Amino acid sequence: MNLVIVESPAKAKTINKYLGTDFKVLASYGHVRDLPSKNGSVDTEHDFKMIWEIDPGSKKHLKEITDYAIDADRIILATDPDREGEAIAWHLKCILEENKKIKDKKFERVVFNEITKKAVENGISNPRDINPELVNAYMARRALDYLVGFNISPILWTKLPGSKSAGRVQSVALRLIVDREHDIELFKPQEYWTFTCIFLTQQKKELNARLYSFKGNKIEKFSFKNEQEIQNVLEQIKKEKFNISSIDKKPYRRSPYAPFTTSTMQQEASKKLGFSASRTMQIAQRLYQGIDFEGDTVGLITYMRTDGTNISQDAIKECRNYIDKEIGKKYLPNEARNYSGKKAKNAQEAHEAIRPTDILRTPEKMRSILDKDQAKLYELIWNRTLASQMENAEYERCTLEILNESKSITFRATGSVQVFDGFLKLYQDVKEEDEVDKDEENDQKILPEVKINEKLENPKFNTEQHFTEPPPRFSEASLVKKLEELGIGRPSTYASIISVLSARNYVELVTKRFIPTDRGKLITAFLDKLFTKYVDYNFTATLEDSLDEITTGKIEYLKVLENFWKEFYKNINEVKELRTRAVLDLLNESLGDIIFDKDQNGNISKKCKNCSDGELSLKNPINTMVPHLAVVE
DNA sequence: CAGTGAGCGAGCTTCCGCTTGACTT
Repeated sequence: MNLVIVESPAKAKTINKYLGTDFKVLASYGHVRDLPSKNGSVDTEHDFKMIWEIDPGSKKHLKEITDYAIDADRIILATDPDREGEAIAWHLKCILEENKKIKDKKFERVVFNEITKKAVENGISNPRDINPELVNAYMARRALDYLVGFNISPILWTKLPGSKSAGRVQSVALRLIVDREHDIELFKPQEYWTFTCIFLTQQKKELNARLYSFKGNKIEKFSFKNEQEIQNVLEQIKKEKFNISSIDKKPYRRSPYAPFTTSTMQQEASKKLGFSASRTMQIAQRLYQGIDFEGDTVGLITYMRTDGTNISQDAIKECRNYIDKEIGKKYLPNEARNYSGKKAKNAQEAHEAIRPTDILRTPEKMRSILDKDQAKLYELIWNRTLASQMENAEYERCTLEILNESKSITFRATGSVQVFDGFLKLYQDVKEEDEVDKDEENDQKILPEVKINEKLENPKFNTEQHFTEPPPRFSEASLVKKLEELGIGRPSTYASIISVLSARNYVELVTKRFIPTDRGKLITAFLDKLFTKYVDYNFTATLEDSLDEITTGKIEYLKVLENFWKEFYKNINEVKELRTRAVLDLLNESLGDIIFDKDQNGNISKKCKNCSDGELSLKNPINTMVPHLAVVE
């Protein structure tokens, strides 16, 4: 008998089917041991030696694995093909080798790049050893996260009492939200004016155009900053006569989106279905684990925690067949589309994109066995997957140029017409309110038929006042998108990052937008001032570069940790020595309008610089945080 | 004498990433 160990039990079940009765496939259920949540788990004095502790919940899984391993001919570690997967394989090997009956057995490391019969059999017949560089990169990542979190958090407890935690990921996520709020507070709306005109064509049809250039100057967003400026121009244009000077028609096309990753699925489920990130993940988990169906439990989708955008060749073939037969030949591109080149920052691509396990299980067929929300998410995934293999959508964009007689004034009208819907037949865009592009809105209309040199009559000029708008607060979807862009967090953690920030009372979700609490602002100001390097948006990306160097053998992992610790340790001690007064002064520099002060009695209060009588400008009353602050020192 | 309350001190909190399943609504 051969023992195969993977991470997920649902995957174990599938692989067992592929491999037959000579193999027993068991799941580790993720990581099996970790650093204990207490001081001293990483010994910075002695080569960052780490203490590992078996998770209580993992004991029974490890017991089963051990029992089978004792009798196994081959022990195959088939955890995920990424850094954490390699680490789990290494942990398992260490734990199993502690057993005398297993100690001398050979361990084989195997990876599957997709879960199909062929890929699994191929993996099993190409075993290798555990990659020590990859495990070392994990060690560095793990130790650094522990050291950052378990050193900064206690400083917050004493310097900003009532604050709970800081960390490489959560503190930067918080900072994004706080910085955005700061931008909104400082935002000054800017006035600008737009100049448009409705002409009448010879066939008495209305033609909407906008002023494009005036006496050699191209008109841009801020060309007219006030009414006076635009009135001057209006006076000069009023008496002019206009005709069509050029007609330009150009085709353009749009390609479909890549199939879902965790991040894009969370974003789209939020926009289209209104699901929170955690709800999306819960539902996807059910679809992945399988629903009772035709007397069997079948997983309906592939693994839902992934940063990969490629899908298996078999699945592509099925999609192309389906498009050809059910949707129409003209929707099938000549070549299969390949998305493996479009890699997100720090993506590990250990799994395929999220797709239906069988494209023939259409949303219609599945509806009867799924609940409402499951059916909605399944349909979204099914459509996105199929659309990703469909033909481009095609448009024709028409641009009309309109000139006065002396050719010194140009208007332009643009319109675009969809010639072929292509992938949009299955999958359309929904934009969040802050993503809507106003120019694009203007662009969607169909233009009336005109001829070159045609005279335009009866112009109705229209000047309109506008103000620029502040940047929007982050939603769950836009925060996840931003985190992914910065390479911060992983598919398995996006949803939990959001819940940590809320649980710690650092942010509030109001009408689906994140607003930082006073505490959140205070913590960010504190970290930004005193731990600048570690809450930099690029800290994780820089760390990942070092981890890559460990993986490729260019640098020792201990060297990376030493370099980090030398500087960080100094930083920690400097901050510990700061008195409350110094901390308050520093914070006031970066908190904008809100200042913290201490009176003769040592009470700390919160005031607004620009309000008379120190009146508070904040919506929240002086809350628990400020009295707590008073006990510092 | 019994019951109340001010004041003090001790002990606790925490990271990220990989899994699911047991909770509640």
